[in-house]
Amino acid sequence: MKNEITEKAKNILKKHGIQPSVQRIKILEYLLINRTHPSADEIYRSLCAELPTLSKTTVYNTIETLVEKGIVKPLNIDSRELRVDAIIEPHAHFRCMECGKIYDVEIEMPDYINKKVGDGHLVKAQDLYLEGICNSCLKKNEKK
Amino acid sequence: MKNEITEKAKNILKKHGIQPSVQRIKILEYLLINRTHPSADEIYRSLCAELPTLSKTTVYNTIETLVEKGIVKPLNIDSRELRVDAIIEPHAHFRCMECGKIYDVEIEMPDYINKKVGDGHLVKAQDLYLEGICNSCLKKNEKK
DNA sequence: ATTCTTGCAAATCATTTGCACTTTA
DNA sequence: TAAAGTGCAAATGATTTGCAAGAAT
Repeated sequence: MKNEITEKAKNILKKHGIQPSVQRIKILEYLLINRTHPSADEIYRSLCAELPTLSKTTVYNTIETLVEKGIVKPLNIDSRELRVDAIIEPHAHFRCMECGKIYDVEIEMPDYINKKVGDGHLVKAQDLYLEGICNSCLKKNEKK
Repeated sequence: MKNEITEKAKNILKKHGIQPSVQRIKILEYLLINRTHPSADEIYRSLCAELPTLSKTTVYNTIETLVEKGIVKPLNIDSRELRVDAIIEPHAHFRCMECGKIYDVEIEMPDYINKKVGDGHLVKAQDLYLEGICNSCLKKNEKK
């Protein structure tokens, strides 16, 4: 049911003390359903049909709120634009150099959170970014 | 000697088949000396005194050339602007959430290069980005 | 002489800001 | 009704592009 996710989004917002406006619910819902690390623009364009009056400002405002509350994580993996990621499990991100798609990848890696690294710098967050050719592009290239 | 680094920069350019113009030498020289992951603007401002006619376009052009040839690596660790890193040793990057400074950190981590991860995606480059409070900010905070 | 390089000025594009209008508690 | 949320329009700021002048082979 779509209603379930709507309820889930609404509950997450309430739990974090964020007023569950229609726009915020739809945006969070979109992030929960589409685990594709969308950009602000992608979110905006995808929701325009449902919410014709939606503005990009609201998308940015909402992302900011969600990031502040730790519901969503901003990714810098794309230098052109912000990507956001609904936080579920810690994972690495793989970016395909050919098609630009970004995949979640679950691999083990050392956990540095709350440890000190280098010259005594305390780690609060870590991110492993991988780049290369994704499975689907590899297959495409074989065919040529 | 400063001349040594100038020569080094010139040689790197020649080795990669890049014409060693004054601008390119100075920019690469700056990157070799200042291992601080400068932004295009920082490079530009720092070299303006020496090269009064330098334009930002040339800085961007040169960075692009250096990146293409694999002499320099673009970092996405700062979402606002591009940072570049003269490639010497593989290392992680630590970004201080307070002062925004970016440090090189040498820590061991699994090497995924040329391995397949997740759903068969071939890794060609990897980057570990750490965030937290740097040593110097930690000390500052203690004093308060 | 032809090709590469530089750099000004204008264009682009993601993101931010100012502000007036609307909604909600 | 006061406070929070929305969204238009303009501003900002990093990067890119078009192009003409200059330098190198």
